Amino acid sequence: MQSFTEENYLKIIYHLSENNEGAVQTNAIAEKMQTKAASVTDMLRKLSEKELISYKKYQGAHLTPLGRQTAINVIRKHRLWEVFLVEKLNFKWDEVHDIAEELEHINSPELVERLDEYLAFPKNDPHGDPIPDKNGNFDFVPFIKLSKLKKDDKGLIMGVSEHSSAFLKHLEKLGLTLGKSLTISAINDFDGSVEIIVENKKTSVTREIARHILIRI
Amino acid sequence: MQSFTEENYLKIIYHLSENNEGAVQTNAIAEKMQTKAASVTDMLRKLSEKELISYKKYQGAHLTPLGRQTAINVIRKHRLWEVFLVEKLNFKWDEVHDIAEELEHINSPELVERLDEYLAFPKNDPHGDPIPDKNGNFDFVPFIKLSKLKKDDKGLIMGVSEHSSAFLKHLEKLGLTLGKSLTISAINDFDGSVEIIVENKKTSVTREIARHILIRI
DNA sequence: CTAAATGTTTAGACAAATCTAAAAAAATAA
DNA sequence: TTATTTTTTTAGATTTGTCTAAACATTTAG
Repeated sequence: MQSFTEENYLKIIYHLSENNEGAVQTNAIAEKMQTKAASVTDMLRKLSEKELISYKKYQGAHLTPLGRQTAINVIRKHRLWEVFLVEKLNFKWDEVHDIAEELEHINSPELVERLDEYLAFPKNDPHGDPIPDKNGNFDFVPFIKLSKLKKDDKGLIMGVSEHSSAFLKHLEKLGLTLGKSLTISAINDFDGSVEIIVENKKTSVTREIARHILIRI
Repeated sequence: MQSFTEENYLKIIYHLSENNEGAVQTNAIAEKMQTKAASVTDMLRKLSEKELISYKKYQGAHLTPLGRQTAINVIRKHRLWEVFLVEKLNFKWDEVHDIAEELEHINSPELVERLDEYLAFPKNDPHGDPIPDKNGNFDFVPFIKLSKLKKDDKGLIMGVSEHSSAFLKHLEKLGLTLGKSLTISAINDFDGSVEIIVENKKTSVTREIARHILIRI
């Protein structure tokens, strides 16, 4: 079994390799782990010895199938616990991330399966992220970033790619929550900010925020 | 905030001082923590520096009010999670201890309060142990050990003082579960074993087992 | 009340995860 | 392509919780 720290490294390597396909760099991991590159190097060597990643000096890291499986299991637990916190304990979507960061390391396969069943096998967490099934398979639904839409495009808010409380509270205030349908009324050439109509109300988000809102057309 | 290890030490010191009132001895802690006396000495010094216990060399340990508070909070979480596992996820009473040992260290006061509310503020865990409220107060219900009863005494099973799966499964098989009422039909002078009638069926337990069954007359 | 047994602490060491400072490799730019 | 910058690794140290072996303190028994 892995330590919490090892699991966190694997999770971060997984997320970093989701976007850009190549090897995951030491510095990128260091930034996400809020630690120093030197510490990352030590850990990469250790994870490599345990055959959870493949790693060659100066070449960055790749998850092995075993490492990938481990990472996905942690992500599965994280997202299931988030659903539990929101659906059963009435937390808001901006309050659950940190608690789930702790709960994701609880090590009991039986608990995870029963929790999944208790929650009626949810497909997505409160931020729209897909929850892998017990075999690690995602039910992938394609989406595009709000920042890619053009004027007059319509879409449905499917998820967010940023989980900070500040960001989520902001969206909530603007009425931009999961499942809402929206129309792009204008795009500001100057700064890329996006004008949106949601439930007949006009609102506006910066380009940076638009990049973190995921849409199904 | 304390580490998991520190919390476990505090919890064990609390339990050991529940029974015998005096100072808690190094060796006793070592046995419960499955570690060596030398390690315990190191930890006692550390807990003492943090003012969670009072400790003088060769004199054993006492919890300070702060240490006691911390221990009770861990116990509160442990027992609430056990209720959750049994009531909501349909685990059996002999399956929940180890999982709760992990969950008890999740650090979110808000989570504990919401869980408590979700479970309708239970007063006892699945083994009959009282759950302290958020201020650390126990709703104490007096009980006596089954091993103290005499022939023809009647009582209600209120709890157990041993949480191992093997022990609980054994009780289950004999029909000796929480809330059952029983009558002592005989006590064997030779080995102290106790003959019991539960739901019109006669059964028998050893003295050692009887010591761990808690009864309200 | 001394001697033996029991209980506890000290000394020194180790593994995990981290750090700083400095060296080395790779990437980028002139 | 050489020089500069960026990235990564190494070396050596620190903290936490643990260990063994040996010393020391306390309790118990004769």
